[in-house]
Amino acid sequence: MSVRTLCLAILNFEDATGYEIRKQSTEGKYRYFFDASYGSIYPTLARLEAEGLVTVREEAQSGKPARKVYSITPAGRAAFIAALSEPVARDTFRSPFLLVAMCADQVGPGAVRNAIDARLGYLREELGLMETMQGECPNEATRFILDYGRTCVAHDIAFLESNRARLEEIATGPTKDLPQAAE
Amino acid sequence: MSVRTLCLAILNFEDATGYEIRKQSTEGKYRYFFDASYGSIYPTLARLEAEGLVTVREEAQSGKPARKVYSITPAGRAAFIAALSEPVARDTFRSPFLLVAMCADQVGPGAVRNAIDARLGYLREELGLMETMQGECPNEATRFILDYGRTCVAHDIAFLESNRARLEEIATGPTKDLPQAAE
DNA sequence: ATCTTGATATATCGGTTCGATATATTGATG
DNA sequence: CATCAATATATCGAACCGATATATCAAGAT
Repeated sequence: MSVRTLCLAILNFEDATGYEIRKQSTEGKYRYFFDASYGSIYPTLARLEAEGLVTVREEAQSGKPARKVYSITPAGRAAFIAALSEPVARDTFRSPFLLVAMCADQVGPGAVRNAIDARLGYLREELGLMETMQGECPNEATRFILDYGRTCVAHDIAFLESNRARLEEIATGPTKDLPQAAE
Repeated sequence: MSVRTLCLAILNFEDATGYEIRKQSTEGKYRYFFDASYGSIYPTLARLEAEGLVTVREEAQSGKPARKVYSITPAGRAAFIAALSEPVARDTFRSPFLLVAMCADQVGPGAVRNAIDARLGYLREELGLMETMQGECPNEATRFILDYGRTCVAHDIAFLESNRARLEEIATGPTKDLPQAAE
């Protein structure tokens, strides 16, 4: 799934600047399943324009730098729908946390505990954001995605809370005869 | 999280070729949280060797091309542990399926149904693989990861089975007065 | 016999993307 | 004053992707 398709998706809903596209992919409803950097968005928009799939107009605004607002063309809409109608690729997922978990015995208990706490921290924050966004959600498709995500994150949190001790024990090492030093 | 760290992780467990590292990242225990392409693995190994973090020896073998077996150095081990002890980055996740879901009303019911079926297909397959791998799993950390993944995938499947109708309805459009054509 | 396929292996290409950074403008804060 | 944040555009070098190429052999199909 490419940044190209994401840009077309966002522009298909409404005109946007590169900055707004980036903002939506990190803070808006797209954030749950995509993220794209400036380094990819701007070159992608330039290519889409060169191919006639989007047009751009410049808007001056007082107090801020000028904006370049991108609009999708009919050819762009067609390309977007075509892209969506292809067989759907699998999700991609990478988890530095799980790499730490796999190597827990080498990392040590402190770092593992920190990693678990940090993870729970951002998962809880995410859950809160999802619940907030859902409260103001006008659109059934977005609601579906938020439900999906919310229940997954809630599950994630529950698993971690129930099982963190296992991981911490691996990180600490086999049961020792000596009492643990006071921390 | 980089392919670099993944290569060091795999080599920290045991010597491996580029081909084996790729195999482990797509089929072995690392597959649940990382995937890396040949296009990144080979250049990464070359860089790691140039930096003295791994060494390579060539092994002839009859009936097959010669292998280049990589081993981690003590400096490589230290770099690996250091990398793991950094603050852990968040998971990254991309889902073409969820983009299709968000645009369901434009994609149409056939494509949405296909996407759901395909997704359920590979999730079920994944679940089966996890259960198999867990049955033969000697290592507690790996068992933790498989439990984590298994329960997430099971949840994913359950959600999709319970809620697919919602998505299909969005894709079909608002309730129509006309009866649906027979398919 | 030949051809195709699959497995084990190494490797690279052009294109895309990342993460960091630069620049510009303004307003708010220390 | 300097710093930070927000709104904006843009680019760099490095990393990575997806596809492909090459090599060797064995097994199966024609």
